Amino acid sequence: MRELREPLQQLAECGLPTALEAMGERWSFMILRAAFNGVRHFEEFLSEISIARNILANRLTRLTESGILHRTPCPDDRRKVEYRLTKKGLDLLPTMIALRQWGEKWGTGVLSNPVLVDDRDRQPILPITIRSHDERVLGHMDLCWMNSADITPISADTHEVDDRVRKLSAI
Amino acid sequence: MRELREPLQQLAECGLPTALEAMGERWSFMILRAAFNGVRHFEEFLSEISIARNILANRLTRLTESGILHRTPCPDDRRKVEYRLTKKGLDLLPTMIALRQWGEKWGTGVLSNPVLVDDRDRQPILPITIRSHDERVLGHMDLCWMNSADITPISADTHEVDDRVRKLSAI
DNA sequence: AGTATAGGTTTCTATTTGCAACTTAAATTT
DNA sequence: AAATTTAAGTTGCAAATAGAAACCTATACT
Repeated sequence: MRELREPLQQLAECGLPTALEAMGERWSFMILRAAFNGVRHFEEFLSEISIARNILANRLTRLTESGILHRTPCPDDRRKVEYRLTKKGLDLLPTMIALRQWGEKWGTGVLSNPVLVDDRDRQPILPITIRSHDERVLGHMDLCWMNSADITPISADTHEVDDRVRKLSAI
Repeated sequence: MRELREPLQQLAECGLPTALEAMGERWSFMILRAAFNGVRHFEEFLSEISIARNILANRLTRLTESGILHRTPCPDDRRKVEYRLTKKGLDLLPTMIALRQWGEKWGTGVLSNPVLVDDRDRQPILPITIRSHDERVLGHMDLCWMNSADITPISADTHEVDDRVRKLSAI
């Protein structure tokens, strides 16, 4: 079997530890899911997730500190506070959906309802996949590590793919 | 702003809690990353990750129990044990890469080297994205929830996309 | 036979989780 | 205006989990 082996000394220097520092604690992903579902207030999170008050307070503070949520006192009701996803937080959606799809695929209960669909044509989204620059779906044996200095750049405007990506990161 | 609001009673019934039960503990993703990098033995994990022995033993047991790793005693050296990713474990690669890309994008140190490339043409992979059935890249405001009973099926063989997906899940 | 290695387990301490009660400020009801 | 309710926390304390260090057992090497 082909090996996807990353240079080992540099194992520590990838984005994963950074990501886990922000999202690796218990409940973080559940809070994120609630936030994606439009949950905005403390008591709302509390009734949605079976989490203890103090833990929720702690997590919301941490998520706010790491720039995933933004905390604003409500102008209309000054007891209330609004927690909203930032751009950084919204950018976790592919990760969350990938994790969720994995859970649905491999979990015990196979029922997945309701289902996430494209609003435009009402068809379910595809499973999240890894794609080559020209959009082919890649498996783990199609991947390898390369020094970024050694990569031959492809001019961007000959590939409409790059436009899509650019568009995406501008959401 | 458009709302992506999932029916709230059913919030608990998605794949996320299942996924988090298997992968939500501290170190699980780091162990997974090491496994994807070809790490197979206890002492190898130990020197690769800064984790305590007892915790590593515990996590390897848990990951084995949840079917993400497979534990085999080595035939050649009977002191050794091999931990290998199962199909279920390998299937976490998109999630891990999505998480990692997020960490790279939003983390402090911007240097991402080495870089994951497609082995075939040596070009970096694309950012992980959410795609519609016809492969358009979707943002979070393009999504909504639907009852799976209400979805009009599209016949699979008119869409070569489905072939790609089928191929992928057969890895 | 003696030493080293692999993969654990045990013991003990420190940190984190979680429950329940309390607090404080603002809004709502009476 | 006073009493009650709501929102968003905090505090105190018990239980569970993480982590460091020493110990253990079977196999392999010299």
